[in-house]
Parts: sequence; C-alpha cells; structure tokens
Amino acid sequence: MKFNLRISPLDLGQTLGCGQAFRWRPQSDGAWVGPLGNQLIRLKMKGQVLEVEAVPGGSGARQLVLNHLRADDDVRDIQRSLGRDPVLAPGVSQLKGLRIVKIDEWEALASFILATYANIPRIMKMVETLATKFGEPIAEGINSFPTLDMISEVRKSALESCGFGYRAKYLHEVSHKLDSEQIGELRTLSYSELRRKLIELPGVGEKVADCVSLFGFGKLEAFPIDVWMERAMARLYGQKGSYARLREFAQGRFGRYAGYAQEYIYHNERVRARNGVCAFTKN
DNA sequence: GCCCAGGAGTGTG
DNA sequence: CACACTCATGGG
Repeated sequence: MKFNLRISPLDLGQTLGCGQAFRWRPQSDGAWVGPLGNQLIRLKMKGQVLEVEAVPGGSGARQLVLNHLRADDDVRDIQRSLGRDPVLAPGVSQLKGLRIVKIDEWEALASFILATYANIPRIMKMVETLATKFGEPIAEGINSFPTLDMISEVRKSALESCGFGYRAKYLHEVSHKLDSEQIGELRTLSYSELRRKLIELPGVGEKVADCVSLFGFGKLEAFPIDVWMERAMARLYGQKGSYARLREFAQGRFGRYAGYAQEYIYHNERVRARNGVCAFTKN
C-alpha cells in the first residue's frame, strides 16, 4: 500500500535521525524505514511530498503516520515564535524540517527507561532487542514494540539476560505497577500532573518523565535536560545548576513550546560535538 | 584500557 | 536545597 502526504516543513533525517525515536533506519536511497504500531512503514521525500509505503497497509496507516509526525503542529509558527530568541535563531534556521515526534505512550516510557545513562547507539540496540525478543513479527526482520501486557508476562530473569544492566529491573517493576487502563488515564492529565505520576514509577526521574511527557504524551511544554542539554545551556545561556533551576529558566524563556526549543538546542549541541570529533580524527 | 552515555536511587551535610 | 556515591554495561 502506497500513498502520499503533505506535511510541511519536514526533514526526515532531522526528525527521525537521532534521539527522539529509536527504531527508524535510514536507507541508502534516502528513505527511512521503521515500525509504527503493527505496520512496517517506509517514508521518502519526493520533493515537497512525503511518499509512504505501509505493509500490510490498511485504513489506519495514513493516520499512524500523521499522528507520528504530528502533522497538526504549526511548525512555522512555532519557529517564528522561538526564533525571536536571538540565541536560538541560528539553530532554528538550520533545523527547519525538524518536527517533534509522537510515540506510543508505553513505548516511550519503556524506551526512555532503557535510555538512562546509555548512548544512542546502545539505546537503539536495547530497544531493538526488546522488540526482537518479546514483540510480534510484522515483517521480515522487524517486530512490533511489545505491549505493556506482553512485557508484564516476561520473567524477570529473561529481561535481565538482555544486556540492559540495572534498567531491566525498572522495566520489570514498571510493567507490573501499570496496566494499559492506567496509561489511558495518564492521557487525561495536565503536564504537571502527568510528570508527578511518572516520577512515582521506579527508574523514572525528572529527565525520563520529561522525555515521556514530550514524546509519548505530546506535552510540548516539557523540556528534558540530559548531559548534552546541560552543557548547551551553560554555553548558550550561561545557565547552570539543578534540574529544577534549568527547567524553570526554560519554561520562562520558551513557554509552551519549550519541547521544540529543547530539540533545536539538543540537535545543535550534538552536531557540534560530531563535527569536532570528525575534524579531530581527520588530522 | 579508558571515558562516557538523552540518569535514577539513596544517603548525607 | 545541594552534593556524593553507587548502580550494570557497552559504544567509541
């Protein structure tokens, strides 16, 4: 099944490339392939048009992609608003096709519990391991992300032999403390209420709660702060200190679109680091 | 081998 | 409130 969508602006690499979602893979022809729900999705830009291939396809495929790429976000307006910050403006102009992604709530929670204190290649590997071992096959070589119910039935020892380290225990505990109905209730909460509830879960601190709020529950005011963001905030804004302090600064400066601001800052910081490393290793 | 990673939990001052 | 320490492991 094949169809076209118009989602603008959109740069697949900027959006799917690193850090937000962990299961998209770039192809040599510029397309991106990954699972969405129980569909295998292939995305490719043809000029301004997004070409979508869905297997097995069906009536829900179009909505899956529109949801995932948050097609309703007025990204131009968000960029106009954030671009008024002179510090942020250059970063925004380099990432015009970046969109925040919407991930399934449970998938976001489980993924960012696994993501604690690991680098992105390893996170992608852990998420892939979870899908391979406990998800259901949806196409050759790709499994769906295992549901909360599926993970709750996995023996603790099985999770512990996945190479997740101390994260295995958290994943196991969370899968028993929550059911899918409770996740549905979380959807009705405001950001601050949701954040409080998420932090009550084992293995979920402020940073994971903010990632899950932003990418899983679509709370655009969330502003996750990891080690990269800490460095960037010190360098760009001279802001240092506790998570609470940095977060308060971000809320005041970026307001309801703090999540987008975070992505512009985060991506720029990583590009900076990558170019530094490349320049160094060439010599 | 070394350093670091989209941190969290717990204890202490 | 702020630090300090520990946790389990693998990518670069």
